[in-house]
Amino acid sequence: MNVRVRFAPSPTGYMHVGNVRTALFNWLFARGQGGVFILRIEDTDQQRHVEEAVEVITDGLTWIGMDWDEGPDIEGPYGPYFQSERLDLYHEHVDRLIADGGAYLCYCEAEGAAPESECHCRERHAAGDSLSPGLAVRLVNPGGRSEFDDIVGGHLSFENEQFGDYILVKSDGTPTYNFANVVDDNAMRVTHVIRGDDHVSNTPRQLMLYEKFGYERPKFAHLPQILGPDGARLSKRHGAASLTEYRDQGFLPEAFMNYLALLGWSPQGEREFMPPEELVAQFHLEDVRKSPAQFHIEKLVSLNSMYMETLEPGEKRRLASDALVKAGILDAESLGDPEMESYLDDIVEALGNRFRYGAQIVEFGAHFFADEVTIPVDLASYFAEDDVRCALAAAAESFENAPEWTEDAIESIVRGSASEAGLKAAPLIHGIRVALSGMTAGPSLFTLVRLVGPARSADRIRRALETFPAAAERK
RNA sequence: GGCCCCAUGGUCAAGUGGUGAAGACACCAGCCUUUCAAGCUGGAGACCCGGGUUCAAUCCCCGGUGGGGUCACCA
Repeated sequence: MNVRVRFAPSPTGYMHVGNVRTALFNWLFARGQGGVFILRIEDTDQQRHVEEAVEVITDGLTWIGMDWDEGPDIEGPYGPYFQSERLDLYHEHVDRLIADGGAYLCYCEAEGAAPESECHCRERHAAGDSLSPGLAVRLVNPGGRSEFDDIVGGHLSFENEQFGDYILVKSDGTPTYNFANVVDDNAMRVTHVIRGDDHVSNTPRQLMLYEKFGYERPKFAHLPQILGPDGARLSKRHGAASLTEYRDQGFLPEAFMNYLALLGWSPQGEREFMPPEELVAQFHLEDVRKSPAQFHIEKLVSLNSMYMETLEPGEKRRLASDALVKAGILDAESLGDPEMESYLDDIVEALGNRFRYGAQIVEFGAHFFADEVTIPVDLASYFAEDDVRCALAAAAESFENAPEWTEDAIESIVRGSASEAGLKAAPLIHGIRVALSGMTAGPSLFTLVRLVGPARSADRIRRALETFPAAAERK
C-alpha cells in the first residue's frame, strides 16, 4: 500500500515551531517511504481563507526545505485541498449518518437553550430528517470503547461515553474538526495520521466515526509535545515559538530541520549532524520518543554553526548583509556595491566561526559600519595606564601616516609603539581592540585594524583616550 | 476534577533484569593564542519517590509525586 500522509494546519498566519516539527515528521516519513505528502488547509472555522495566512504556511515549509505532492497550489486526485471548498462532501456524509440514525439534528442553539443545559434533541430524531440550515448535528455516541495501537504511544483505550454526542456540524453548516478530519482523511486515502499528541483524545472520537462510516482506519502516530525552556508547552510567550523568527534571525533551514528532527527522535548512530537527505534515509516513526522535549536554542546554534562552515563565502556574506539590513545598519542599496561586498566578505572571513547565525553579525560586527563606537564604562581600565595611553596615541599617529596598509605593517606599528613605550604588546593590543570595537573579544587585532582602516582607527583611539581620562587626571 | 500520556546529568538523548549507565549541546579547568571563538587534553554532572516480583532492578508490576495533554457549535 502506498503511503499517504498529510500535514493539516489551520491558516492562522503563524507557523508554530511545534507544527513545523509535525510537518517535518510527516515529510520525513513520506519521503523515506516513497509516499505522498499532502498539504491540506483546515479552514472550516475562518469563514474565508486568508491567502496571506496560507502563504505563511507554504513559505515556511518551502524555506525549511519541505515540498508537498498535493496541496492548495498543486492539484491532486483528491482535491480540493481547502476544507472550506469541500462542504458538499461533508454535508453528503452527515446526511448519510442522519439517515442511518448515526447522527441527529440539534435544536439547542436555534431554540436558545441554556448552554449548560443537557441536550435532549436525540429524542426528537425522526425518520426523514436531514441536514437543515441553522441546525447543528450531533453524533449518536455508540458507547463501548475505542482502542487503537499508536505507532508512538502504544496501545490506547478510551471509554466512548465520555465524549458524549459531540457536534459534527455546527449550526452555520460548517463541519467540526473531528468530523471533517475523518471525512477528508478517508477521501484523500491517508494511510498514516501523524500529528501532535494533543490530538490523542480526539482519536477515539474520530474512531467512532470511522466505525459508523465503515471506513478503514488509518494508522496513528502521535508526536510528543515540544516544550519551552521552562518546561511549559512552547508558546508565543516564550518569545520564539514561530518559524519566521528563526528565519529572521538568520538561521539556516538545514540546521533548523536537523535540530527539529532531533527533538523527539534520535537516529540509530551517534552522528547528529544530519542534512535533509540523511534524515530522510534514517528516519523511522518507531524511533520517536513518547516523552515531550524542551526546545533549547543553544544546540540549534551549535548545529547552525556546523552548517555555516559548509557555506560558500558568498552565502555567508548574504546572511550577514540580510541581517545588517534588517537591523537598519546597512542600506539595501549599498549591497550591490562591489566594494561593500568585498568589505563584507573580509569581515565575515575575519569573524570566522564566531559568526554562528545571521543576526550575530550585528552583535559582533556592527562597529565595522559605525562612525564611532560606544565603549562600555566598565572597560575604562584599558585606558588607565599612562604608558599604555602613550603607546595608544603613538599608534594612532602611525596608523594615519602608515605608508602601506597591510596586517604586517600594522603589526609592526603596534609592536613598535609598544616597545617604544616600554610595554609588552598585549596591553596595547587590548587597548586598541577595545577602542576600535568596544569589545574585548574578536578577530585578530591586526585584522581588525586593517578592516577599520587607518583614519577610523586613529580616530577611535583618540576618542577613547578622551572619553576615559588617565587615572591621574581623575579626581 | 474526570480521562489519557510522560518521567535517565542543566538540555537533547542511547541503553540493559547483572554496565565503569553511551554520545551531543551547554558548563568547569589546563594547553594554545594579542583577546574571544575554534582546536587539543582533562573534569564535574543522571536512572523522581515508596513498595513489591527476582539471587539481582534504572529496566517488570502496583502506588505516590511531579510534569504535560484533553475535556468547545477551535483546530
